[in-house]
Amino acid sequence: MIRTRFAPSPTGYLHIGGARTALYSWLYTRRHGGRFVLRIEDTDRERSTPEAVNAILEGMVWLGLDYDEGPFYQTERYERYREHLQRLLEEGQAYRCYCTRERLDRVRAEQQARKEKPRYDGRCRDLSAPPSDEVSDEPVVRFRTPLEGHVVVDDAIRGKVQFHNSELDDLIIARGDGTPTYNFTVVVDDLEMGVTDVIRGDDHLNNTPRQIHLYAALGVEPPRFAHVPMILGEDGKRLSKRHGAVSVLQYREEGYLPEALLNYLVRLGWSHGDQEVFTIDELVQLFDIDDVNHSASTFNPSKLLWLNQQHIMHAEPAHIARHLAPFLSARDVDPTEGPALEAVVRAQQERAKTLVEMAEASLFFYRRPAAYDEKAAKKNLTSESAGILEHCAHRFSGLPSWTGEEIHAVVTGAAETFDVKMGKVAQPLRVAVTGSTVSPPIDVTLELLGRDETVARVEAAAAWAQRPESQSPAE
RNA sequence: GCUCCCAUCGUCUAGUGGUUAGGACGCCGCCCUCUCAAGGCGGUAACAGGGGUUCGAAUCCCCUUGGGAGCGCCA
Repeated sequence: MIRTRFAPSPTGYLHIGGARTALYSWLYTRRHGGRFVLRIEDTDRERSTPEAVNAILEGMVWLGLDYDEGPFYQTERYERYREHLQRLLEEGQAYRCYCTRERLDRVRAEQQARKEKPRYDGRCRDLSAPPSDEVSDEPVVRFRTPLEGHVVVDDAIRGKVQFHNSELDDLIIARGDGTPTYNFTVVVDDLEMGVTDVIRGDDHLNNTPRQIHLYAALGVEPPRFAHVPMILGEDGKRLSKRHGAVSVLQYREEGYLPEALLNYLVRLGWSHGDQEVFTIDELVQLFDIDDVNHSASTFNPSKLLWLNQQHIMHAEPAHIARHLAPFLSARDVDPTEGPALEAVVRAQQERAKTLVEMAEASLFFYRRPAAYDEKAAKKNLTSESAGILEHCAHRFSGLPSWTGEEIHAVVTGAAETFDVKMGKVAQPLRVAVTGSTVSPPIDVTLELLGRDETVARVEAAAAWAQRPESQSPAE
C-alpha cells in the first residue's frame, strides 16, 4: 500500500508552495487508496513555534487536506534517532568529528577563495583518537559517505538523475548537543513510518543522494522519490516567506474558496488536456504524480481570481452561503434577518469574483444604504425620475402578489407609460434600493428585498429626488 | 565557483517526428443587455540561439545562453 507524508517545518505559516506539495501528495495518495501522514519537522528549536504549527494545521483543515496519521512531531522521537545513530557509530558508518566551527568556517572560506565547492575536508574521518589541536569539546557525528562511485536517484517526475559521490561530503547527522539533523531524521522517519513515496519540493533533489546513502547504511531500500518543481514569485524568484509567498489562510480572508485555490495550485505544474476547472473528486480520479511537469512555474493571481469566480458560479448555493455567512457577520449583518441567504447567493453567484465582493455587494439586502452614491444619485434621482419612482411605488403596493414576473411587468409598464427606455426606470429603482448603480437584475433584486422594504426605499428616494437642492440652479 | 534541475504566447499549459503549433488567464474589439456580471464571436501573442540526426523536427542528441535550486551543527 502506498504511504506518503507531508513534512513541513513549523517556522512559518503554510504557504502556496507547501500547500501545493501537500496537495500533490494528498491527491496521489487518495488516487491510489493509500495513507497520508502528517509529520511536523520541528528539530530546529530556535525557529520552530507552536503558532506556526497551529497555522499549518489550520491551513490543512481549511484546504480539506485530511491526513490519516499524525501529526507526528520529530522532537518527540529523539529516542528513535539516537538508536539508529548509535548503530551507525558502532558499525563505523558514522564517526565523531571534533572540528571546531572556527576551523570549518576557515576551511570553507579557503575553498571558496579557490573557487571550489565548499565541503568538509574529512580531517576526522579516519582518526582513532581526537586530534590534538582545534578540538571542540562537543563533537558532532558525521556520516561516512562513500568516496568513489555514483548514486542514481530514480525520480518519478524527472527520471534518473546521477550524482558522483565525489561531489558529496560527510554530512553532520548529529549536532554537538547530540540532537539529530534534518537529513538523518527524514530518513529515519520515512523508513520507520513506512513511507513508500516521498513527494517534496525540487529544492530537496540535491539532498537525495546523501539520503540514499543513509538508507543503504541503515540496510533498507529507499522509497520512491518525486521532486516537484518550485513555484516562483512574479519576479521569477523562488517563492518563500520573504518573497511574496502568502499564507493560504490569507486567501481565506480574501474570500477565496479552498477548492478554487486547490484547483489553481494543481494546474501549476499539472494538466489534463484543455480542462481548467476541476472538482476535488475529479482531481482524485485524474491526478497522478508522474504527470507532473518538470519546470518551475510562476504564480499568477489573476488566473486564481478567475478560477475562484468559476467555482463560485458553479457551486451549490448552499455551499457558497455557508462560506459567505462569516463575511456578512464581519460586516455586522445577521444573514438570518432578511432574504434567504441562499437566494441572495443565487442572485449574486455570477457577479462576484470573491466572497468579499459578494458580501459587499449584498449588504443592501440586509440594511438600507447609508447614502446614495453621489454620481449615481445625480444621474438617476432627478426630478424627472421622481415621478417614475412614485408611479412604481404605487403600482408595487397594489400588486396582487410579490413575484419577479409582476415586478418586471411594473417596470416595463412604467417605461411604456413614461415613454422611456427600461434603463430610465430600472436604474433609478436600483439607486433607490441599493444606493448604487450595480445589482442583480432589478426584478430579482426587488423580489428578494421584499415588498415593504422596496416600497419604503423607493418612496424615500422619490422624496429625496424632489428636494429643492436636487434642482439646484448651480447646475 | 562547483554540482544538480529546467526551457512552447506576458502567465499556466496541450503537443511526445509530419498540426494553419491548440486551450486557458490577462489585454483589446464586437454582440447580447435595465446596471454589473455572465455568455457568445473575433483579435493580440510562443517553440531562447546554434549545430547535428532524419525525407521531415517544438518533439531525439550536443553546445551555448538564460533561469532556478543546492553546496549550514536550517529544514
